[in-house]
Amino acid sequence: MKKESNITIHDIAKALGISGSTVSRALNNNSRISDKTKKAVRDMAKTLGYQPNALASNLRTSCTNTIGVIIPRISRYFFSSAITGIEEFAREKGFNVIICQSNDQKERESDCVQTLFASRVDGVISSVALNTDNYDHYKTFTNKNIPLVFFDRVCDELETSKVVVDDFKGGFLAAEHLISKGCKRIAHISGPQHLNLYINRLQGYLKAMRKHNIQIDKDQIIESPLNREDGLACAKKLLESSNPPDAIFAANDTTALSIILYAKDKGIRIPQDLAVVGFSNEPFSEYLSPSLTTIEQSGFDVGLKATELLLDIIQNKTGNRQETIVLPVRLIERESSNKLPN
Amino acid sequence: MKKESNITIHDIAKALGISGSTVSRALNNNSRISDKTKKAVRDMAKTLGYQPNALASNLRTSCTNTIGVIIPRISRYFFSSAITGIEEFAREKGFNVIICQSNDQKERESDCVQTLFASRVDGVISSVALNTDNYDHYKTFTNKNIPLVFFDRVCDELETSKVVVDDFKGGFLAAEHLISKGCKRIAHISGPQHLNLYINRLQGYLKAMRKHNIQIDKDQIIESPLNREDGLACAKKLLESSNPPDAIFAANDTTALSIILYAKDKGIRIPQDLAVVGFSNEPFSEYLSPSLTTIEQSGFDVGLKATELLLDIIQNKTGNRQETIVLPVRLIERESSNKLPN
DNA sequence: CTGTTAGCGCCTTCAA
DNA sequence: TTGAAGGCGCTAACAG
Repeated sequence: MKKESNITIHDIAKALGISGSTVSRALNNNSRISDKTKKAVRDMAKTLGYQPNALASNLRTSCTNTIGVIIPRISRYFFSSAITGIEEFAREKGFNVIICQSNDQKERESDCVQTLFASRVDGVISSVALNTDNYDHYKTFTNKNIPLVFFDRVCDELETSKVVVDDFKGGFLAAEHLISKGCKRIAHISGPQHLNLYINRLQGYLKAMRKHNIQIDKDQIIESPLNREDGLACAKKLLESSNPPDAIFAANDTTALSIILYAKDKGIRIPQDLAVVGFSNEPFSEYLSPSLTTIEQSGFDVGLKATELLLDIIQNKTGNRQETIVLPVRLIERESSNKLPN
Repeated sequence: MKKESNITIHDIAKALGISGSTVSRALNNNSRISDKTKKAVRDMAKTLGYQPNALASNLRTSCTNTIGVIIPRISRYFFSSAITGIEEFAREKGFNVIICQSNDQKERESDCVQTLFASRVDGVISSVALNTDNYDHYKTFTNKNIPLVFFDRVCDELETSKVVVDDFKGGFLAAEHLISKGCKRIAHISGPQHLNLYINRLQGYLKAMRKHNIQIDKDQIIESPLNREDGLACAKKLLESSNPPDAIFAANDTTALSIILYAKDKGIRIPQDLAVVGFSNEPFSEYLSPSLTTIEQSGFDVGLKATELLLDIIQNKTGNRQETIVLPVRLIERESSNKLPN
């Protein structure tokens, strides 16, 4: 369906008796155009209801003014709020955003890369799928010099910029919080160890344990795919063992919730709070468990920062393509946190 | 940042000793090109690693192959799953998607309209903000013949296609479910009455009440903005009255949760289940309240259907621009639904 | 400071 | 069934 013709810069030019290039330059705020002309052009553009045709401009400049985003799933709050941050910043700078979901599967992540590449995006922001263990597909971008920024779940193999939250500190705070409550036997359910994210949370936990001279029991540290099923399995294993932990620090929200659910279902009391990283933004968290202590990280901030970094690279404001930005985390202790999680 | 030059149809043409137009037609599967030539062109395209330049094509055809989406907030599960459905269908058909969030505010909704219009989208899918009470800003699209499809929260003033779920039946099922549990005094917290969605749920409720000869008490029907604060206020009003209801049917998830939270906090027993519409997809619902009965509606299906409809209109497969599609709902009764909601 | 000219890559008449 | 030519709207040299 073809649309009716629109006003172009030439219509403005004709109306003003000047040339198209002058109009173009005026509209782009080129320094070589007099202020008087600029004003005249802008006024005329407004009265004629001119809408710039990005398509033509993009074709000419071979920039799409579009960035691509690859995330595991948009339905997770952390990622949807990251999208909000990305969209907001990008739109303000005149960029559009294409979103692709990997569903946490490497295969689909590859498809996303192809899709975005074919769309000729000017740059890409990505958070890798849980089971992505090699990053060759991303070379489609790096080979063609398309800027790439990772966030949250980052890739160290590729030389790109990254935006992460302070997972080490998050792990540390979570563990120390439990220790301060008097817990000695603190289990940690960690995530896939090829992701820095989970390595760092684990290291933070270990540091807190060591700092307070608490013996670390390797049986209390479990590597999990962090899904619901495995969360329930971990809960069963830990809570029904002959020597159950005082507290559990789960490395993500799904796992923490699975544990709470399991415990509730079986009528098992968890003596202290569960700590969980990366969950406090979840809008239902206080419904879920008013006593759950969480580590706050803002998806919005992460998305915003990643976009800022990416656009800087795209616009060549910075030559440095390997910056790593670490955003702060904060422990959120809910009221009545001595109650049984419910 | 300009990118290095790419392979064009002329490179293919040169390699094959034919003209650019033939290549273009072959690639677009034009019927006037012999199968042999088509195959040769496709093969050569593959060997040369040709990537079509959508920009140029779009400029020429003045179609952007992009659709715009306006939703209240992406972080709500219903909408993020709708987005997933929209993206999936659109991408498969070669369309890109631009997402704009209104934050449930009419002002921002207007901005979204402008943004999408400036992006020259080929069509728009929208679910209106809660406080949108007039639809003039949407005329930006209809005036220019840009196809528009509403979903879930639809607008009746404008002559457009719509995709909704069967809210009437949802309301009916919810109320009848509570009646079947022996409840007589069933409160209903309804939403803004300028939205069909909530009118229909209310009507369904009323029909069920009448069918079972249950007296309708107007004090038990409350119109609410359906946010958390008002949910708590409604809970207080209903549950602490001298004659509290047997059960409450809340018209959305947030309100139902607020009520559960309030009741739990105050130690008030709600004699029967709470019914809630439009919530069963929420991934945490079973954590929140294993005994909550919900009305299932699939955001994914709604998004998919809306996109299908929109693309049909864009591609002129159908002249009918006022179709209304009603998708089915289903009541989901959780196990142990006689327990106190917790 | 402004105008002229020549494309960006593709599609689409028109002619063969 | 194919080719030639022109132009979508804009920008970026190159000239003034």
